[in-house]
Amino acid sequence: MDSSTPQPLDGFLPRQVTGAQVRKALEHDLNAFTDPPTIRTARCKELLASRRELPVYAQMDDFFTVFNENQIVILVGDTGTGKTTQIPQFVAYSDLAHLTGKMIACTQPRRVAAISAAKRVAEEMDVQLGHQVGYSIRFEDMTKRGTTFLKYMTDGMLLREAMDDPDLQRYSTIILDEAHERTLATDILMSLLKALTKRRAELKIIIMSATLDAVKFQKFFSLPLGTKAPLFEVIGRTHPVEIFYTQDPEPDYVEAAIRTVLMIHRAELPGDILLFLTGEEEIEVVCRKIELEVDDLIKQDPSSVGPIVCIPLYSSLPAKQQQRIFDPTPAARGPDHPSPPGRKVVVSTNIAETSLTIDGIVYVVDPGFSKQKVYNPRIRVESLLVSPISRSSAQQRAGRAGRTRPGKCFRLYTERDFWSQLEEQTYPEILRSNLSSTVLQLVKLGIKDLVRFEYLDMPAPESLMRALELLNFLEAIDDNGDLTPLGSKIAELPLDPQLAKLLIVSPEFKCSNEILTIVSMLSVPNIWVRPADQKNQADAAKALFTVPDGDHLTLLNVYVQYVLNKSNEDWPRTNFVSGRALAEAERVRAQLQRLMKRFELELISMTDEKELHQSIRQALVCGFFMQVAHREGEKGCYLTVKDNQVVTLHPSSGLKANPEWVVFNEFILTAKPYIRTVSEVRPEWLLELAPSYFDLSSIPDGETKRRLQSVMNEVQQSRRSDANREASSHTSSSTTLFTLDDVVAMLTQMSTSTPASTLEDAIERLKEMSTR
DNA sequence: GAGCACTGC
Repeated sequence: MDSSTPQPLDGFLPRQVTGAQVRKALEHDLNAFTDPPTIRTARCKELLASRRELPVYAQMDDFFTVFNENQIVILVGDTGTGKTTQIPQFVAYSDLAHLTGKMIACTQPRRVAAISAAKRVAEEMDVQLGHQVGYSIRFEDMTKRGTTFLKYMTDGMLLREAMDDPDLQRYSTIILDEAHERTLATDILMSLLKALTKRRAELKIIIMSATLDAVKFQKFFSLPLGTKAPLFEVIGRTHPVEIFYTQDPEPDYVEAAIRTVLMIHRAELPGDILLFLTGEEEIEVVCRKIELEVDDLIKQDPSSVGPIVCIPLYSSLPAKQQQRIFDPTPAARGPDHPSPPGRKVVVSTNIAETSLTIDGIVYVVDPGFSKQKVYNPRIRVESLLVSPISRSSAQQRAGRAGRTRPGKCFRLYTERDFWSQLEEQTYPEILRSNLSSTVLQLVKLGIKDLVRFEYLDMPAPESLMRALELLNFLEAIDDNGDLTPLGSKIAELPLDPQLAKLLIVSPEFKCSNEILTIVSMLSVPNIWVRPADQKNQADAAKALFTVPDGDHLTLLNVYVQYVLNKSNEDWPRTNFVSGRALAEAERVRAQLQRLMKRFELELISMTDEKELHQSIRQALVCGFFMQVAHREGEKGCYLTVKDNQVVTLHPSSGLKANPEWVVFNEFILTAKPYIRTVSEVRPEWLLELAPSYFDLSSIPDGETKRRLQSVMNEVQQSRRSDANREASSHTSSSTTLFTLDDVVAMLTQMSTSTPASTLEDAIERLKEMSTR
């Protein structure tokens, strides 16, 4: 560098940078972050002008004061403050990570958010995307080793990186964005980072959140002496949104929603409407009803009612139809039959609350409900329940009306209920989920003491217990709670532990190629498409794929056909399968195939179809032996082994007749308890491949046990007559089913260096919570 | 004889 001309970063000292210095560097003709420094483009200067307008820009001086002096900062600011794009850039000037070989990470809960933030910031910094500024998401690493110093990524991706590098040494500052969403990955990262700040004094953390409830984060990240982490607040500048409540509670929110939309259409000034509902069916029905009602109104009084178009929006809708939300608002009728201007109504699930932004929305109708996942660890079932939203969700929804100009939000509940009935925050995901993957990740990270681990919200002990129990049966962790070599591999695979185990054992069954496909198909969203007006055609199309021995085999069949018909773009549509889900399965499969290679798992196929199908079903037992059911009675009823849940085959199953023993992929609770994606298995396989789980002394008395007992007797008889035959087993025979006491004992054993009193406290709390 | 809110690795 020529020492005579001033360089943009002259006088910058790491972590002692001031706002004045940064502003000067930003005005500089040379770009400080390129090597060698490049002349800034006109586009860059233009973008800088709009960056200066962002609320967060005005608070740059204060930000640096707080950031320089603290290891952890909680930053609160609503959407539209520019925090996601600007704060990481500010940090870049402070960390000077481009000179130290470290990186700044900024996590997002969703892939698209990580990509779009990285794109925007690369443009603002006048660098090529994927060079100095990049992103990293599941199927795409847009970073360059040694060059990238600002990396946007999904929260799950950072969590995965932590498994290889628990101290996250490559980062100088880690920013967790959208922390208020409390995704499982962000929650775990917050716990890990809190512990990490003690090991790495120079690591800085910024927790960015959009809501009222930053105090919880402040307390969580308080120092040992009780000093709270500093709160930095950015005052947003979105347009005002006027909130209206109903005078009385609405008995039927669907009917009230329709009425409100019609009222807006007739009485309010032009502007599009966003209505939040809970699910696909509800949305389709309401769209049709609104359009019919408006047709009626127009017939009655054509001159005072404008045309309306309803656009449904939910995630399983094909991309092309999702794009309709960007269609222009319909124009007024005329000139022969003049009418008021037209209106667009988007009827959407929660997808429009966070994932998709629709410009031009002026009116929001919020009935106050959404479908939320709930987990019942007792019967190990996750289900979706229509539940009241939280106040922070309601605030988020209302905000969607003020993106382009002042708007209005109609809440279909009373103000009193808003304050007294709604929770302040949505229940965090960690309290509503099956934790088997998460617990395994924690064990892999070296966190053995799951009770003393500091969670923002401690999960239900029974959820932890269920997770440990499953992992132990899968032999991912041993009886001491230590990770086994198998468990280490399972943790490395981006799959549910059962699916990972299935994939790992598959070469032993000589069908790993097919299991790889099935596992990929099971880890993407539903591939079957069944439009309301073409149910029969869809069912007929599905019947052509059906393999009578098992739904897992049907999935394999669909994938094989999909690949064979790759050249035909229309194939998914004409066969009533989701092209998007199949493409996703293809990507998952490719990723898993690379991992199999790394683990030296052979890719093996079988030629004899009959043998192949049998091997696949046997392999399934190795991963899913805890999800086996036995036929009970005559009318398609099954009883799950051990849990003794009465379940029925889901009507979507293509299984022929009703086999006596089945393995199922999921247990869902909708109209009835159903088991879905089901394959026939033989009882001998259960006893042979999962002897510890099917240990008869652990199975409650009943028909299931009697049948297993008689199969066992037959097997033993034939064994006695064949002296050479050794009992083979894929799972150790020493494990036993846990009781809660066992798990408490196990957790106790795990925490070796804990003072007795605190641990006892922890266990006491654990017992207390589990008996509630 | 029915349904799948939404993400993420």
